[in-house]
This record gives sequence, structure tokens and C-alpha cells, in this order.
Amino acid sequence: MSEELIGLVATRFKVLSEPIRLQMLQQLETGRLGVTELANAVSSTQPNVSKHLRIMQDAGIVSRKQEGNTVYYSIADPSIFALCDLVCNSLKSNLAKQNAVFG
Amino acid sequence: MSEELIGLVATRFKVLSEPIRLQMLQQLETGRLGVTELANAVSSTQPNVSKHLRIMQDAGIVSRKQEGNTVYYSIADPSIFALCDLVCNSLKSNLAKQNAVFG
DNA sequence: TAAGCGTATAACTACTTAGTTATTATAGTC
DNA sequence: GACTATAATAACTAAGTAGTTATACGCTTA
Repeated sequence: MSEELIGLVATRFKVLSEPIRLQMLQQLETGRLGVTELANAVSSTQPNVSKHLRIMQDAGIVSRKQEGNTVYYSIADPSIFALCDLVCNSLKSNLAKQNAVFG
Repeated sequence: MSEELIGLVATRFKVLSEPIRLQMLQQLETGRLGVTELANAVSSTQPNVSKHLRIMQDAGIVSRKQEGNTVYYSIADPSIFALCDLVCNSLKSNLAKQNAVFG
């Protein structure tokens, strides 16, 4: 794995390292949402969510489509959910091992 | 996925979001290494590498074993490599799509 | 115990960035 | 055209952190 590729991978991980962004992605998993709608769903403000959406769009994780007055965002790269699942399973597995020690 | 679990997943991603840490993990994939050894391998300083190792150990990604004077670190959670592979494939796939557009 | 080696920590600087508030831009509506 | 709604940007603050330098800690050996 080249140094350059490592940088790209690190950047992808960085985008996914913010809880609010994972929440947003989770919301978008069920279908596209407008910015304000999404802001309400994750209990944040419109400008903040807008900024995070920009970051995820630049990373190719999310895609943008304007319809009239509102802008709909949706998942552009569904592989992120496989990533999350992998991490979840790893965390669960580690927890199970720890419990076994105290078993 | 609960808010708490999302936080844990985000934390895991955050640990993996530093290029030097990915480099270190890549080095450790071939076998355990001492701190100074690892610092040389990734062209960094001993204190810096030591700090990153601490972070990865706290995250359960790396494990520590002291033998005499030197401390050997090794991979504690090999699932991180599957994560990196997934990201790599996703990046490659996206790049292929972009090329197709200009094809 | 003294010296040398490998590792960890402390203190610091510089940089990045999440969130807020205010404002601007754009599209639809009366 | 004036008004409203939705989204994006600008400017700012606060917090976190990577890297450096200096120092302390622990183990080994003479």
C-alpha cells in the first residue's frame, strides 16, 4: 500500500470519524433527505449539517440533487455501511473477549 | 445503531484517520516491532511513535509486551486490515466510475 | 552504584476543525 | 417586484491533537 493510497484511506476514515456524520448517514440510509429535514433528524443546525454534507460530498460518500427550492442528499457510496458493520462486529467481539476474562 | 454505539464506531475511525498510524499498522502486519524500530520504519521520532502506539493500544488495535528493556507491539485486532481493504476497493471503484465518465 | 539503552511522559507550539451567528444566494409564491 | 423558504457561505470561537524538545522512568550490564 503506497504512501499516497494510505493518505486517501486515512482521509476516508477521517470523514467517518465524526458521530454527527455517521448519524446523518444512518438517516440517509432510509432514503434521501433535504438539508433542514436532516438537520432536524440529527438535532443540529442547518449551517452545520450543510457543512458536513459538503465534506461528505467532496469525499464521494454522499450525492446532491436539487429539486426546485430544496436540495436532496442521498448515499453515493453504500460501502460505508459495510465499514460500520465491520467495526461494530469487531467492537462486539472485543467486548465478548473481555467478558470471557471476567467470566 | 444507538447513539452510544455510533460514538464508539466514530472513535475507531478516528484512530485510523492518521496516515502515520496506518503506516505503523502496515509495518506491524509483518510481525511485532519495538518502538524505536518502528519509529525508524515510518521515519518518525520515538516519542511521536510512542504516543501513537498508546492511542492504538487504548483503542484495542495494538497490544504491548515488554521483554527486558524493549517493548514489542503487535496487532491485536486484525479486522482493521479488512477495513482498509474495503476502503481501498471503494476508492478504486469510484475512480473506475470516474474514468468511465471520461472514457 | 553508575552508565547506557529503550521507552514513556511533560510541556509546548502550530494547526485543524466542529459549532455558532449572521449574512448571502437562489427558487418559488403572492 | 416584494416576500418567504431552503440552502450555502463567511467570520469567528473554542477545543482537540500531531509533532517537537527535553526529561524522567525502568531495565540491563559492567
